[in-house]
Amino acid sequence: MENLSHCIGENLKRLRAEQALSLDGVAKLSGVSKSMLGQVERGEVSPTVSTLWRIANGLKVSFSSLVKRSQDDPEVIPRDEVGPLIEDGGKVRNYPIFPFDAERSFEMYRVEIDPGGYLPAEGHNTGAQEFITLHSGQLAIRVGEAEHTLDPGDSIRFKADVPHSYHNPGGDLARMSMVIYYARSS
Amino acid sequence: MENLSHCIGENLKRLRAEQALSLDGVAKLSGVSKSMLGQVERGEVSPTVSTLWRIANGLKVSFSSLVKRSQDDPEVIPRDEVGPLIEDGGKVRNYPIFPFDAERSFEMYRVEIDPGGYLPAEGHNTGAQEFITLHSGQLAIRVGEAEHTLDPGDSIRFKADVPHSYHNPGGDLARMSMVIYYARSS
DNA sequence: TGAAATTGTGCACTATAATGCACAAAAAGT
DNA sequence: ACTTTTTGTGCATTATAGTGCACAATTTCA
Repeated sequence: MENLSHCIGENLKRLRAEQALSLDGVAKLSGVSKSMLGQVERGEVSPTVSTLWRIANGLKVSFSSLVKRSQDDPEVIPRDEVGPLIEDGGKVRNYPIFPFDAERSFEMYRVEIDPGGYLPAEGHNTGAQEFITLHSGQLAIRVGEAEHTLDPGDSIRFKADVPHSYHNPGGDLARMSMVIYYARSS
Repeated sequence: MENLSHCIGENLKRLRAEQALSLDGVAKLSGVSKSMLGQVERGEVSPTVSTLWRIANGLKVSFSSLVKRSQDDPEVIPRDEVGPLIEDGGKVRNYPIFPFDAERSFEMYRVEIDPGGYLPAEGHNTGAQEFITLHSGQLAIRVGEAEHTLDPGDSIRFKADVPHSYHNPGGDLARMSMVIYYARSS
């Protein structure tokens, strides 16, 4: 279940089927147009919370039942299905594989840094930690004052609640996995 | 906590305060513009689920923590704060006082019908029931084939999963409270 | 098997969510 | 007290959610 919109679409389609309703039927019950309902089901749009609320009311289901992601287990995320966040003019590409989830309270990225690429980062929440494994290329990580250099296969864990930065000093593409963990708050 | 947008605004404002962040800070963390965040906090807009999701990620909180309504208890809904759904060209005014909530699984309306006003209704979900108390005026309710006439102070309960209708045959305004209960599904 | 109703999709148009910049008020630093 | 930074709001513009109608495919019923 890739993105939220697509997930909502699946939920709506399922809930509608359970009540054996047509798009037209749901439209009359909820006051949301048939076209919009179709687009939501296909995951083509990101509905506003107000329309989502009207749909939930029309179907007499909870708001969260439309938003909740089915916890498929195991869950496979194909490489091509996740687009990168571009940094440093394209030299740094950040692929969010498992985005933040309040349940598990960490997020996982796949990061690529071209030779010479540089990415500074502000400190995260207090207590946050990062776990990085470098798979290929070279990586220099600065945390506060200290700098650490990683070779392929090396890993690092550090407290990420202070400013830090990533830099590829080598001549090859640097590829790594990064996990950011957020300390559970009150 | 009147409507959903206003409710989300309160949640965001509170969560932002807990982390001692400025609008600008949340904007940087979430990728949502400062202006939009301000409008969301003030309840001026109904954000899309995607922006709400980005905000939740930026703050590292769950999606539902932004949507959840604080269960104030007791909860007072002033008369003027709830606008009517207009039917039969204005002769029937339907005020949703306590909208549907999956938790309690019923909803409550205050309904006014002018003399001669008529409102047909399709059957609701199977197992649904209606509970009506007439406070003033006259009310004739047709359920399936049978018709029932109510005088001020009378109440009625009936299975509402079949087509039914409301009619004011008298010369005075008919005022009533209506509760619709939906049988809990699997 | 044809007519009539019902289903979901496509498209032009409208309403509004979302952005970026500028501004005024408050807070912090000198 | 004056400057400098940070705070939140207002406004013009852009992007997109949302609507209504029409269409094609399917289903229903005579």
